[in-house]
Amino acid sequence: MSEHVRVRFAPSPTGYLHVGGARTALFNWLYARKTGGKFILRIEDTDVERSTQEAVDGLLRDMKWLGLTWDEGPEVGGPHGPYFQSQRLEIYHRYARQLVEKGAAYPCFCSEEELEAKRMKAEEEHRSVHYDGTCRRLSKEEVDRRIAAGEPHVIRVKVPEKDYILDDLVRGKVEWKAETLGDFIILRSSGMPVYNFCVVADDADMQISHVVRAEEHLTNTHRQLILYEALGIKPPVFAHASLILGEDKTKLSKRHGATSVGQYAEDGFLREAMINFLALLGWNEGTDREIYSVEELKERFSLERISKSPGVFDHAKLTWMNGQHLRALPVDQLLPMVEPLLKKAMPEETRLQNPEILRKLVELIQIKMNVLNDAVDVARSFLQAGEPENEEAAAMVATEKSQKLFAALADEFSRCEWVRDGYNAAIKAAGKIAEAKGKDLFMPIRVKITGTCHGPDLVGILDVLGRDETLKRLK
RNA sequence: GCCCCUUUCGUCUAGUGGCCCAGGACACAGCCCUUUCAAGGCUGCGACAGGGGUUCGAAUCCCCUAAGGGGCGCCA
Repeated sequence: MSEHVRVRFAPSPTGYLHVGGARTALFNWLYARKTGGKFILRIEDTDVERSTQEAVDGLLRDMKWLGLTWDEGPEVGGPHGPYFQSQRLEIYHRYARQLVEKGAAYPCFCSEEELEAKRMKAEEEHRSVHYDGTCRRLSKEEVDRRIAAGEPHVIRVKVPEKDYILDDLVRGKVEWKAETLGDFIILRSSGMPVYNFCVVADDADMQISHVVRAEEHLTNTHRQLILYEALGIKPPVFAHASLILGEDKTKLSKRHGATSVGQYAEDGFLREAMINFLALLGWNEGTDREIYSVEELKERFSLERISKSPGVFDHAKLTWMNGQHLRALPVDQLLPMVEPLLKKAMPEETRLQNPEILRKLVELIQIKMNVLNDAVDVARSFLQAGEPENEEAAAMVATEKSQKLFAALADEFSRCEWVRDGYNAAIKAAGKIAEAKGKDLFMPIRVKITGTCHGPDLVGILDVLGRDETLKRLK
């Protein structure tokens, strides 16, 4: 069975890839990887007005950044293409023709004005606002005549008088009573298919086995079930995950600040952390575990354990989680990630050109970072000499004792061997002369050299700065 | 208005009739470690939406109410 798993992510290219869409994509991808099935990417660009090439490019870029590789879709092709809905029009027409021929769908000549009038009247009379089926009763002759006369028409599907039950993998049984729906449109008068119809046609054509998507599509499933039945095709298994909300508990949108995957990539978040966080937002394996590698998620993911209730996107927790992944990284992996950031931010900083020093620097600052971009501020805080940051710091270096300490230290530093043990001993020796130890010893030195009261390990800083620079700053 | 979904600490969640006067994580507060800040460790704060049932026993099952969300398009 597992080799038949075929899942898809079907975004519409009307904007950037946001975290909600990314999570849907991730759930699908994880399921495919877990089962050894196929993950298909399909671009739903039938809304010509709003779809843009730019959005498609961004979508693909962000998917790649997350590492959500697709087995069939744009750029890679596949046996069920094309993978852009705008290029699949014949397929929709073929399916629509099939339905009309079967008598499961019919042309409708009602104009939008007529329908609007009916809708308003129904509302006034407190009746349900569904299409009344006027054209359903048209004779074959009349239909043929009006089509031949070139009258504009849509295609509607005949909705059977029966209840539908969806057995959703995450929600359980969901039931719709007959008469909650009128005959709905599948083909517009322009000949363009409507969303609910495209989805079914495509999912059927691409032999999708499991439809994993967000809750906003739950009620659409009713129509889709009707369409599958009309087509005589067994529907796929459905799993509806709930929505991701902003801090104010409304559906996550641009108003909530950074919601695009691309933005997080730019802000220095790690792909692994992003995946970890998204996976745990609405899914867990039933344990206390929080930190997972992508590999581990691929092994453990299951559709059944997706949660039903909506979740708030907690930026603070993402940041924490990113820090966890970041600190777990071997320096060899972290280094190439922060190197370009540092060099770009401080092109004049020659120490960054020295591989040995650079490595020491990264080792030193790793523990202080939560996102990659933190590297710049942390490194800058001591690479560049600064005046005391505040009065407290200024007072610390201004005392007579401190002056004595710096003089002694400069002397010791200029003579000692410039290795950790060497300058460590030098600091102690200078401390003895100036009669300072502990905080009183280290703090003034730190402030004198960096200008601030806090930062990474002082000895590590000296290691990065080197003897000449340290002496220069002491004087 | 009609239909559908959801409801455990501020947030993410564990929990599928007794192990739960509810566990973990983020955030917050305090302490420890420490030359500072982080990181780490420990402690604290803090929740079963409300009301009825069922049951010896309910966060867990049923019903009602409320709140939130989604849908009811020739948008996707």
